[in-house]
Amino acid sequence: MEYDFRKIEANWKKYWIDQQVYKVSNDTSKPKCYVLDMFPYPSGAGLHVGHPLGYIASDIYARYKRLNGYNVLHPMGFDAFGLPAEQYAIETGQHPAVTTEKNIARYREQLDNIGFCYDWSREVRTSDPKYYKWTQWIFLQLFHSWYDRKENKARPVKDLIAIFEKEGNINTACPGDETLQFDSETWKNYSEKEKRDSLMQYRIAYQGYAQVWWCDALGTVLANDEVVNGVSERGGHPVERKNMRQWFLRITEYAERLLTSLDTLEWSEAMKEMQRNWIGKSNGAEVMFYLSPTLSEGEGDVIEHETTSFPKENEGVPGREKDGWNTADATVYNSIAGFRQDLKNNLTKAEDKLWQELRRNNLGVKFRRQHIVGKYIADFICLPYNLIVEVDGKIHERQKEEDAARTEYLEERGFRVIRFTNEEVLTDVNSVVGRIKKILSKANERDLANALISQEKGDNKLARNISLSSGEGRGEVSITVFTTRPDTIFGVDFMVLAPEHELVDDITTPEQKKAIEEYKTYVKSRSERERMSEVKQVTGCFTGAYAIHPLTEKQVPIWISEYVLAGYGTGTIMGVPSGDERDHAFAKHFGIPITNIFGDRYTGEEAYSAKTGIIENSDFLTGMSIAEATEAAINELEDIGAGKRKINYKLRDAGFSRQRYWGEPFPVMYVDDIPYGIDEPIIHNDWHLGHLPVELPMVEHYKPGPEGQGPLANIEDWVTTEAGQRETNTMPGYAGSSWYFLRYMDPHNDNEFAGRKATDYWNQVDLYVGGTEHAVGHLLYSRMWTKALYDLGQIGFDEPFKKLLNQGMIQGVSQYTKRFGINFSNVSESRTTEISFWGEGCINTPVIFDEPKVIYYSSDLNPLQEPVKVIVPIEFVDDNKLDFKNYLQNKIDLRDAIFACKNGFYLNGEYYSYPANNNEKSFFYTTPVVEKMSKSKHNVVNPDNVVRDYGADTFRMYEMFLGPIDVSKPWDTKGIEGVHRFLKKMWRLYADEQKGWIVTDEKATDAELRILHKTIKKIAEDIERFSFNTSVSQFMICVNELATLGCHKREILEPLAIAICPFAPHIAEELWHQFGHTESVIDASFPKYEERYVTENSKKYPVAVNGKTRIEMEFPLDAEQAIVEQEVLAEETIQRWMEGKPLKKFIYVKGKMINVVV
RNA sequence: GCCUCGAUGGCGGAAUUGGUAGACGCGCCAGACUCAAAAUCUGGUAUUCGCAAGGAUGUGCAGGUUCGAUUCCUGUUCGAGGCACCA
Repeated sequence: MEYDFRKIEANWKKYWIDQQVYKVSNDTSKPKCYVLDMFPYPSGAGLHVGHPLGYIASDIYARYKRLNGYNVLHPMGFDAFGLPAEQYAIETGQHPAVTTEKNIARYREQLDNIGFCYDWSREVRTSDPKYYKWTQWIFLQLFHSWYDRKENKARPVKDLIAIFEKEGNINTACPGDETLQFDSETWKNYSEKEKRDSLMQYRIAYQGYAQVWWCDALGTVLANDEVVNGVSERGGHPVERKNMRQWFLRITEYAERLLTSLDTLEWSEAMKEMQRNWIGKSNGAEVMFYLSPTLSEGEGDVIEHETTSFPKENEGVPGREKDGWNTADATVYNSIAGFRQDLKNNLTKAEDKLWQELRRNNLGVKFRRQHIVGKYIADFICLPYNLIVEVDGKIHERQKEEDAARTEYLEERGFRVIRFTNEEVLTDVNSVVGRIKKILSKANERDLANALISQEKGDNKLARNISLSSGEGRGEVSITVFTTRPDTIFGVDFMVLAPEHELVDDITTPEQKKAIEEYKTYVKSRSERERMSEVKQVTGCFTGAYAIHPLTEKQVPIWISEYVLAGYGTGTIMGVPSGDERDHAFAKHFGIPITNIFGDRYTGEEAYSAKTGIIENSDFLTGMSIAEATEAAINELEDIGAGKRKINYKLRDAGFSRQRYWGEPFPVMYVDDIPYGIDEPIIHNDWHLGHLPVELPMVEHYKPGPEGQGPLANIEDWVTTEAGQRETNTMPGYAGSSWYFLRYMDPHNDNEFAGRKATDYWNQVDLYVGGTEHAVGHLLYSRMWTKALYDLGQIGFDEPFKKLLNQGMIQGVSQYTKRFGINFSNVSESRTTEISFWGEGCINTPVIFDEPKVIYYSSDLNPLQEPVKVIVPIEFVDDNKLDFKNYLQNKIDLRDAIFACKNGFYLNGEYYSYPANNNEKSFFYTTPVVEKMSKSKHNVVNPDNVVRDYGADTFRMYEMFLGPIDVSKPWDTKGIEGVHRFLKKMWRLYADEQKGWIVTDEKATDAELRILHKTIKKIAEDIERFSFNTSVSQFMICVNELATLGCHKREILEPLAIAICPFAPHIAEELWHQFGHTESVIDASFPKYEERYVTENSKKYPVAVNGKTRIEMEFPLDAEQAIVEQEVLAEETIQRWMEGKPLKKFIYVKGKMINVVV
């Protein structure tokens, strides 16, 4: 009776299916345990040995929990929508549904081969209409929801409409557009389009704009993956960033909750840290930099260096010319209009105080506030007297000269400007009003005459006639930056806008327009990754505009550069070269003078970016620590109204549209270009279009639609319906995977995404197993969906995955060799080939061939010329030696190639010695390289072959034995022998080849019980802490010891069979039934650990002198220090090592060790 | 570039809380059984000095804390995963 694993495994696999052993019920009194694997994308390549690693781990855990009395949900399914299937369809014309079905069947077969305890009756596939019906339904819930920041949860949009009808959005800040403000009247008067547009700014699933990779040649949008080295992967066409209307999920509203509830999860710290960093909460300040007024010649920082910089060849764009400029640009008017309303609604304290004094003809004359003059906005203006009153921060104290020049300029045009600081207004408003009155009373004839004319002609005309130069009447157009280092505010030497920033065109001077446009074109070709990573090459372009530093009044040049991204913060940074490395490189490159605010710690060579030390050269911040200075700077900026404290998140809203075919269609239609959910009355009342799912229609081809739309846009009669136009985008890969764990709980429910009873019972996933590559994508999105569903009352928990186990990768070992091509110089003009080689201990022996040859070099040779690396498929290599017989059979064209080795060479598989070398035959070696297992590297090991040769049980245990589950490690099929031998050895404890079943009912000895219970304890502990490799070791130790003891006793072997069931279920099932049981072993109970069999009462202590272990001495476990000390010091070896020196300290750690310090 | 993780014999790895570094397995060497081979079994196997007893060195590299560091701290090198449209 030998261990016939093939028969045993086939037999029990059938039994499990026939008996439905792994079917899980939702109705049970048992405690539940939900063990889930991240579901696979069924690729055409099938599973390789790396894939099942996590599945085996979760299977062990699931079986272990079931043996411990839990009702265990352990399902599997397929993430079946995705780009590769569509790509394959484009190439071969096969429908993705067909290839996906085929791939799934293959995956299923491979998975079944390994003996997992999945309940396949619960399988889900994201591409199944019965499944994506509910993906679409959840999308609609998100579309019909907004995030209430006060209650901190998602709520139905109908609640929001009720609020708007009552009070407008005064108390409900708009997440999509902070400037959006309306009262209830305005709301009621809005058109349908205006209402829907406003609501869109609140919805959790909403439409906005995002940049995508656009490939003109292919006429399609490309995924990041499809863009390689700045060109399309297919065809190598140029690509550029293009702004497109897209669906988004407003995950940013969940940022704080996603962050704080991480603390409730049992995930690895590394994983949580990655999510924290992704969310990227930072405390800092928003600082406003006002645009500078006109610079006359010589004003401001003179830029002596280049003003634009592209990588390499694009140098030499003309620089800024140094005379005055005038941006009488219509776009500025538009910018102002919005600001004006803003300013009116957000008067500073000082402005408000003064306004109370000036309003309602209090001074006997009418004042207007936030009035547009020329292109700019005056705080207060008295038109009859042509008097402008400005209230600003104390910055004006430091800018008297400029103000004087400006006053003169205005006076020439009939205006008088009077300025007050916030402080003046706030502390003594009466004196301010007094001064205004005085000026009014002194108004001369000319003023009055002008005023009268103005009034006749009307305000508008006045505003047009009196044209101020760009930038004057400052306090109007400002640029807001977010900074985490407000303490470095005095070190600001320049500002950088993202090239996409909306103000760039407005502020660029005519002279710089061309350079800026060219630079923006360049940036369009750059990926965000490239823009962030390239640190050596500084690029950028000067806009010609300047901003005014809010505290120093210094003119700060405004640049654009690719290293500032539009989506981060405000898309603008303040450049502090002495404190930030990138800013430093930027300033150095463009010759921008650097202000040192760190004293000696800034050397001029490198930025001082450490967050310790004292701030210097910074006005009132000088001498403060960074923390103090940060506080003081924010306080000051808030006081003068130039900034405010701000929490910023790096997290961005999640793009949710793909211009693709193979994904979930959106349950959305456009009526008059307004998007509606198909569950809304306007769509379904008159028509029969309100039903989910919106099925993915068949298409004739997978080519893109017009203007970058997805293939669905080509199906005219699908897109156009009685009610409206269908959305032609599809959902991204993560749509289906964001909630699939809920569907497993109730997979056949046609009325709900999952019944509440089921979701309440199964609740959170107790153990979720998957790779770290999902750290921030899938795991963050499914957390958000869970929270949204929880907020809307659909489920009773707001975190999906309680415990997370990350599995590492199993890498492949690729084999490479080195080759010289025919065109190399070692082919002489007489068309001969000369082999010369240089290797350790070799003689350089030229061999001449009468025709050109391709030459391959064994890895122990070092050819002089740089050879080409060539992959050799691993099936042709054994122990790093090339197997010529097989290799040449498959590579017929290489039969004429030379394979040079140390002492000779191979030609068509035949070995020839070099004339001068009479040494023994040498091998042709390849070079092993550990890297990702993939088809393209020809290093894939198929689990089917391993299972065929060694059995599923061996395969499972070997995968676990390779090393810790969470670490990447290379696969080596050779090592599997050891595990296989172990199973055979264990089998021999139970059965003998000749004698058959040899288990006896004899009483077990203490030694046998000790090793059994030690093993039970270790296995249980190891499974709980997911240390499966050490479990396998312990089984080996146990079996080795039992074999040595000659143990064949049921008392020992029956529990052992149960204990190994999670790891090797087939052999466990076979042994269990051999014992006479008729139920499956999975319904047995995991053996109970009994301490009494294991306890020992003495220990061999390592005894060290000065930390170096010298001998071992045995003491009872409860030995007192005094006795131990006495005995140890009396020991001869210890005496010798003490060398007669006096005892300094005696360290005795009970149960651990003893150390004698002299 | 940024974030996260990792590095221990020829190889995969063990050492769970700072307490005998190298468990267990592979490979290799030697032996038993056999006509022989396979299978199985036994012993050895970090490096180095030594016949041995025994000693010295040793956990990527450089420092530090400690009676004691693979484990904690600082710096550094190399490798892996992620960086928002691969899944």
